[in-house]
Amino acid sequence: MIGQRIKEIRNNNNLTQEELADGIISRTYLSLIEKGTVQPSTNVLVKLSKRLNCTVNDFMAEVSHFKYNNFEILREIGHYELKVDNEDFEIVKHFIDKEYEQIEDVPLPDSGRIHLIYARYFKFKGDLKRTRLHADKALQKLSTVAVNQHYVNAVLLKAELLTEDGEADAAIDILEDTVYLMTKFGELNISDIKLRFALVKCYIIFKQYYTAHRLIADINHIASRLNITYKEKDLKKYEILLLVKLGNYKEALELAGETAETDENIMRAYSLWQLDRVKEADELLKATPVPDEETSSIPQIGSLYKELTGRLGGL
DNA sequence: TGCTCACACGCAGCCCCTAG
DNA sequence: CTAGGGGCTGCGTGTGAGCA
Repeated sequence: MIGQRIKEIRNNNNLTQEELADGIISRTYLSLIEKGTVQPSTNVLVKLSKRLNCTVNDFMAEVSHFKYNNFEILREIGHYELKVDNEDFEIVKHFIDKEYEQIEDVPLPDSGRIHLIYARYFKFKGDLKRTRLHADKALQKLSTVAVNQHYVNAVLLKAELLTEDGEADAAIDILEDTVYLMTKFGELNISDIKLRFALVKCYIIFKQYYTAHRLIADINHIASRLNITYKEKDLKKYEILLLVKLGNYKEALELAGETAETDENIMRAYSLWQLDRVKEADELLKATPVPDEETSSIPQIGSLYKELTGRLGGL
C-alpha cells in the first residue's frame, strides 16, 4: 500500500504528520492517505516526495513487488467470493478471464480460494469436468492450513459432487471428518451448521433417518446458541420429512402447522392419512398442486406424493 | 450543449489513545 | 492531567460519464 510506504519514509525522516502535510495537504488528509482510505493525486504525491527527499517511485517501489499484487488479488478474491455467494455468475466471469490460477507465487490458501471460485463458476455453467478439477485443487490447497470457512466451502462442494455421482458414502466420510476437525479445533460458527445440513441430506439418501434427525436437533441447538438462522424454511421441511419417515406423524403435523406451501402440505396430508384421518388427507391433497421435482428443495417429496395419491386414489 | 448524478479529493472539527 | 499523534465523520468542491 502506498500509504504504508509514505508512513515508513516519513518516520525515517523523523517527521510528524503535521510537519509533512504542512503547506501541501491537511494533516487529516495525510492520515487518510497513510491509512489507505484515499488515493492521493499525483500532484500531492510529487509534493510529498520532494519534502521526503525521495521520488514518487520510492512510494511505489516497495509496493509494486509481491505485497501490492497480493493485496490486489486478495481484494478481488474476497469481492468475487461474495459474487459467487450471491450467484452473480455473469460478473464472476471477469474473474475467470483473469486466469489467476496460472500465477505461480500465490500462497496456497489464496490459490485454494481462487480454485474454489472457479469450481463454483463451472458448476453453475454445467461444466462438470472443470468443476471436479478445480474443486479437488481447492480442497488440496486449502487443506494445508487450519480448518477455516473456505476449506469448509470446498468440502461442501466436494460432498455435493460426490453425492451427485452416487457416492454419498464418500461424501459422508469427508463431511464427518470436517465436522470432527471443526469441533476439535474451531469456535462454533455457521460452518458447523452448513456441514451438518449437508450430512442430513446424505443420511436421508441412506435412509438413516434417526441420525439425520439427531443432526437437525444439533443444528437447531447451534443456531440458537449462535443466535443465527440458516435456511430456516428448508431445515423445517427436512425436519418434518424426518418426523414422517420416523413415524412421528403427530409431531410432523404439529411442526408443519397450517401452511400453504406445497411440500409441507404433502407431508401433512401423508401424516393425516397415516393417522387414519383419510378424509382430511384427501381434501388437503386435492387442494395441493402437484409438486415440481425441479424446484422442490426436497427430492423425497415426489415419492411421498406418488405413494399418497396411489393410496388415496384407490379408495 | 447543458443538465444530472456519482464519485473522488480535500478540509475542519472532533474524538480517542498514549506517554510523560 | 496535558500535549501530541493519529483516526473518524460530515461537508464542500471538482470532475467525468451518461443522457436528452
